Amino acid sequence: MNEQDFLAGYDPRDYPAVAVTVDVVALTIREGALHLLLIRRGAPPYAGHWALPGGFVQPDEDLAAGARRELAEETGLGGERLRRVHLEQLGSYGATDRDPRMRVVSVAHLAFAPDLPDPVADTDADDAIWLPVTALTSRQLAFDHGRIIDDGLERARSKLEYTPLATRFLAPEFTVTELREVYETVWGHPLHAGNFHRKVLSVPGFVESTGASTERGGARGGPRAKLYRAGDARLLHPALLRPAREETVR
Amino acid sequence: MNEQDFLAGYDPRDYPAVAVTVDVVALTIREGALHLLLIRRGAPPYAGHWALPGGFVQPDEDLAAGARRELAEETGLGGERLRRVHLEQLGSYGATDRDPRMRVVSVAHLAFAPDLPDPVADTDADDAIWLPVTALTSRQLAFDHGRIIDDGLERARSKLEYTPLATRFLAPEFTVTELREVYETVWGHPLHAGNFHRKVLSVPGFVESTGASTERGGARGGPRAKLYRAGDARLLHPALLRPAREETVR
DNA sequence: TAAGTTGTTCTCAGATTGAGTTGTTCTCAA
DNA sequence: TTGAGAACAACTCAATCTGAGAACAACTTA
Repeated sequence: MNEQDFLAGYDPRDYPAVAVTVDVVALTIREGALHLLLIRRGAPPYAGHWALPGGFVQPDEDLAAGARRELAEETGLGGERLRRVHLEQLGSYGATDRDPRMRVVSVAHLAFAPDLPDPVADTDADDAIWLPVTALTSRQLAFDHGRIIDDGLERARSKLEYTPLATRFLAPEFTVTELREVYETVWGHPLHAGNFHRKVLSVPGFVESTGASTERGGARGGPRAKLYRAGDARLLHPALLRPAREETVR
Repeated sequence: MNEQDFLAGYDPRDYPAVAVTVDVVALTIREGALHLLLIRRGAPPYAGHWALPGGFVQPDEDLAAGARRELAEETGLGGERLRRVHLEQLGSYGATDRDPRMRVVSVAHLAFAPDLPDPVADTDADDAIWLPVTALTSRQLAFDHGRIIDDGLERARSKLEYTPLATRFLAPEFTVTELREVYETVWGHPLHAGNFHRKVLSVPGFVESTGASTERGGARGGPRAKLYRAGDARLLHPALLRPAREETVR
């Protein structure tokens, strides 16, 4: 059956039985390490494994709304705090055998959040927790969530290059050093502080000065840093390219 | 209901009724213009409008397989020719009201094809046709397909920057000038021939020489051009950046 | 007060880019 | 057969961007 037939009118019971869920790869930075929001599964299949927060798309909500709702439910976040979280669609996963019980197509989303309080085991009985991404092996993950997380991480790394979304990991006001640490954490590379500083200030619309400075210098000394907020650019021109992986060598 | 509940076991009739389709934004270049594969709708809703080729995901196929099947059905393509077409997932569209009759989530895909013969009105009665993308207004398009096409075009333009996928619009062997014309057509900008030549040959793995040259010079004169085939790079390092839109100049 | 740390700015060599030029090989038409 | 125009490929050169390091002042803790 093709779309033409489908659209020409049909019995609603006529189409193949597929369930649609949304899953969320929610990232944040805690103590200098990239963390991921996960839920411990209690029941089979994959009991005891970690899974992404997610669930059915409701009849009255679109995909993005479903993802935002799932995120709100698991983090206990709402209002302004939730609105500051960046959320975008990552991709859909629909392998026929990805759920042992029935055909499920999951629309995965990717979220960038500033450091948030620990999720409270709230309305639901599942315990959600922020886990460092380095602490994960794909054997500990339910379904194809290991693959989804890998895709999300790669997307996140790439998005930092050509969008100003790194600021979404930070509070509304931040220093250039804090911004650099976001890049270093997500990319897993140290960056040259001076060059990074020059670049960030030279890309139009990336950050704008608040005029203020931090109250104190760094924990181990140094001058007070100037404060910035996110600018109005949606795209970085020119981009901040990550160091090429050395594939040319050997 | 969240995923936890869902996965804990449930009645298959329990989940919200959603249909999943795949749609394909198939692009090719004909006579120096970017063309798009579209199908003329015969029946309401949107009778007489253009729609993307697409249809239900079948129980035994994953999303990419469904998209490739739809593409094959509408182009009459198969075997090696079909395998050379680049196909990737574009994104999912699930607004609650995007189909007036029921909830449909469509997983859109993006395809890059070399110039193909005109589709034959084949197994199905719908007439598929390659249309220049410039000849479209979104009023002539069914559902949210105008939006999907816009997203596909933007993705295509951006993919040419950092991947070697421009070669997928060409025959297995091509000249640097043909490759440049792909970029010019998709980006809608003339490019500096000399600089483009230098850049393409300097990016590792983008193209490799076949050693051969074209049989004849250009239609209006000029020497025979050297022939190249696609190299083994999956990503271009450094990228071929498109000229910045002049937003600074306003 | 001394020693160490850090934010910010500067310098400078090397690479990359944009724009134009040159030389040569080819087609077409007179 | 030849002249005119076209276009591939290689080149030059100035402007810009990048990577790496250094300088220096403003802060911290001991």
